[in-house]
Amino acid sequence: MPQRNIVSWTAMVSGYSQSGMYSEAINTFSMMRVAGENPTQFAFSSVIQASTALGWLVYGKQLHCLSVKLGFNFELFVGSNFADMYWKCGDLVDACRVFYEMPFKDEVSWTAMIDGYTKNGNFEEALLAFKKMACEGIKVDQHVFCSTLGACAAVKNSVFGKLLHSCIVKLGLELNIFVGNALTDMYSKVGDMESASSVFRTNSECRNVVSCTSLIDGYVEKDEIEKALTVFLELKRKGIQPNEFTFSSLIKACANQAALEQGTQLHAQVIKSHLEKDPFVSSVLVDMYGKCGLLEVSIHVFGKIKVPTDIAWNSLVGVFAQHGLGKDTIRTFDQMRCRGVPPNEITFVNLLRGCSHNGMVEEGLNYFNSMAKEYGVEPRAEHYSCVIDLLGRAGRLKEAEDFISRMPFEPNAFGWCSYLGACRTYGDKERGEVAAEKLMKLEPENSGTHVLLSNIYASAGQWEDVRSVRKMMREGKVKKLPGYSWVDIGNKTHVFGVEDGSHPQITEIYENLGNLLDQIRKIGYVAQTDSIPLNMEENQKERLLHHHSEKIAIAFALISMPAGKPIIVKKNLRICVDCHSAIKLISTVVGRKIIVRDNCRFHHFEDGLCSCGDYW
DNA sequence: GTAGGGTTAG
Repeated sequence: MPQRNIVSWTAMVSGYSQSGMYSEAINTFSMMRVAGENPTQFAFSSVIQASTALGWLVYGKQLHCLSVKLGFNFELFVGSNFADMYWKCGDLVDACRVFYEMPFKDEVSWTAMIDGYTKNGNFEEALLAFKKMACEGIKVDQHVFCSTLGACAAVKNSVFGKLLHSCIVKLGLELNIFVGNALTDMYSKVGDMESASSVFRTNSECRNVVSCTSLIDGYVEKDEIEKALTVFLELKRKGIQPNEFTFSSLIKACANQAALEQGTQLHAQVIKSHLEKDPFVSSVLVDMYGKCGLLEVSIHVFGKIKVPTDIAWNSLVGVFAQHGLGKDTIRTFDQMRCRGVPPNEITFVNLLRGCSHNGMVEEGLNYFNSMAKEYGVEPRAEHYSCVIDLLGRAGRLKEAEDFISRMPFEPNAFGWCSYLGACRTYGDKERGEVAAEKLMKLEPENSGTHVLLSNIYASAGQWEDVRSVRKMMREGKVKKLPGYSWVDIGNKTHVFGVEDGSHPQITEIYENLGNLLDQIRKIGYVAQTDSIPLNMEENQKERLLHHHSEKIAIAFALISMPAGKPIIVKKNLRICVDCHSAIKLISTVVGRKIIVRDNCRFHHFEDGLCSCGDYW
């Protein structure tokens, strides 16, 4: 072993750290100290980075004490390194302390600060830091813009984002690939797809998988799937490899739209790209198959994941919940815990929904009460809303009311909406009025509120009140969301509205629907006209019910799909009582499995029964 | 005889 001096020790530490051999870097640093050498600031820089990369906060703190003793902590590089380390370990207090104690700060120190704030969720602080930095006359470069744009994207501050964009153009930085990507992402996240696309198009040489994915994700968020797919095709034409981010985003879109055909094709490409083991991709596949109604495939895909992450477990818990399988939801939650995966806030939303869709009120309440105590997950607005839903669906409206009054904050729109829906189901006019009033303030543009309130009045026979609600809707320019159902046959999606006559095969469809209704009448079907809130003639009501979009879609699917294949119908509103009982009987007379996905869950109809057990 | 900061996901 040749004699080492401080120069060669330092070179070794920094060499290991730079090539990602962090433990070796730290070991060498320790050996150097044992050999009696005092570390230089260069060695400090490297070893702090190694410790940051490993997430060793305790060791990092020891380094910090040592650097104070040796007088390095006020050095520009070492100080920035420590601030960065504290941020990346989530130690906000120490990061700020180190930063503000530094006598000299440059653009690198400020970037670490801005990025630290952003990564820890303090977006407004990040923007403030940028302003302070600019006021102090520090040079702003491409790194600073990237981090600051990330903060703008997170708080959807497009005004500030645009301001940054103009600075970027003035400084000639818009062709930097990182800056271009961050700009595309910022515009996508604030929903300004025109600007996102324009940044993306003007910097064509800077286009890469990151900016493509940002753009795709922006379109997916806006439900513009066609445009997202166009960008995807463009990316492939250019020979750019889609990565796990790209697939996650597109498959998520398929899940939301229940586009099984597209989703399956993407799954094949995922396998070809060897990305099926990625935790995000595999989880979103579980979710996609679940949302497309293929429960068995969803479970199968989950089963192939060797070590499921919390994301994958959450997907499976959510899939069972959406399919109304309460016991499976709870069983999956238990398995997750047994495997040592700690549940998070998303797990509890899914778990509580599973309980709620099954009338498992006591179980749900127990889980809610144990969240903070046993699992350290503080309940948020969505969890409180699940409990309101849980009590409301079970008809325990007084308890739901008491629960709301004891909440530490006001329920969100989902909470009031569940409460109002329950008031409608159980005919509670007084409580319903309170909920409707709150909802109209929270979401004045939501037509569902007016419709539910009008239904409550109609059931009570208060036609005068029904008229006044309808007048409110007209005056407030609130339009009722029309109900529609869609069904995929091969590669084509067929959409049907109420009393829809636009389909080319409409005569054939209505004929088949007529036959089906005749057949189910023979085994006891009676139209449930009291669910129609309008003050109209009985035969008119019946006609309206029989032409609900889901009935038309099923009649169409039965004449268009090969025998034996399960029929999957998707609906944008909640399925009505009449359709529910009609479809149960239809599944008997045609001997087929019929799956309906409404806007809150799945119904599997088979042999005259529904998987929801008539509780939904 | 060497060093620090930046972009996409449930």
